[in-house]
Amino acid sequence: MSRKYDWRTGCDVEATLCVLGGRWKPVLLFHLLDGPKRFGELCRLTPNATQRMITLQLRELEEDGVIIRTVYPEVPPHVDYRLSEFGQTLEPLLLSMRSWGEDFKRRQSGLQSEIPELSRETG
Amino acid sequence: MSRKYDWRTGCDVEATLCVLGGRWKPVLLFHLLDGPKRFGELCRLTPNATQRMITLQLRELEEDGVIIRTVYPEVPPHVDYRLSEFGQTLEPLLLSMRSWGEDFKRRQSGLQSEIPELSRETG
DNA sequence: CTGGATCCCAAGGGATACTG
DNA sequence: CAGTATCCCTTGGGATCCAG
Repeated sequence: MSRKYDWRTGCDVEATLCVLGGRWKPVLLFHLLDGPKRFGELCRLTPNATQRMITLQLRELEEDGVIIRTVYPEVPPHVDYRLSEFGQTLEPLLLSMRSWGEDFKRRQSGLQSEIPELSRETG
Repeated sequence: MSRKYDWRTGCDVEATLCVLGGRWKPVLLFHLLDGPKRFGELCRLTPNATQRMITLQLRELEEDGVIIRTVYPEVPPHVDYRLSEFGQTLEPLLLSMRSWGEDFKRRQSGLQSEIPELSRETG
């Protein structure tokens, strides 16, 4: 459980943030929606996060029972992460986040071409 | 725009976190779903956050065009916050967060009564 | 009533190097 | 491959006081 939020006294949204309220948690969980992923895959899928942060966030998600970490006793090491049954209940929420993000990106791209001051930043 | 996430290079979920990725942002926005609220109301509705944090988060949401701050030139001061048209597109997502939080709270309460080690914490 | 200003500590989080 | 460990800077965020 994230120690930052109190699901007892807060509103329902705050309760959700107990679990989802980490820097990279929604992103990692989203990537796990389409099946188990290895550590390296998650790193490649989340290039803006450092390896260290990915590790830490995965640990917390595991503690909270949202994901399951499986170690295969092989050489070289093989570990994968998958959503627990509990974690899968987050799917509608995560898809909703993706959906809004899609629209948001379109909006931002639109704004960029409309506002010279912003698009000039790249030129 | 929150400087912590990069909506350009990140996945769609990460784009959403550009806007929603603040400590209290989802909670504040959720409370604004049922109409404009004054500063004091938001403070009372979000007792786990300090006045300072509420101010800061509201400022960022305003910068991002998600909410609109209206100052009524009265004495004593009267300010209210409401969702912009853009901000209202977050409604499904916020409702989804509330819904999941409800279930989560029920689950936690259930676990507490089932696991002596946890419920003993309050005794 | 609605904040702003300041102080200050804890936590977040990046870079890098190392390891079974 | 899948992490740990360490260093160190930045940000978050609480407490408190001040103000129009």
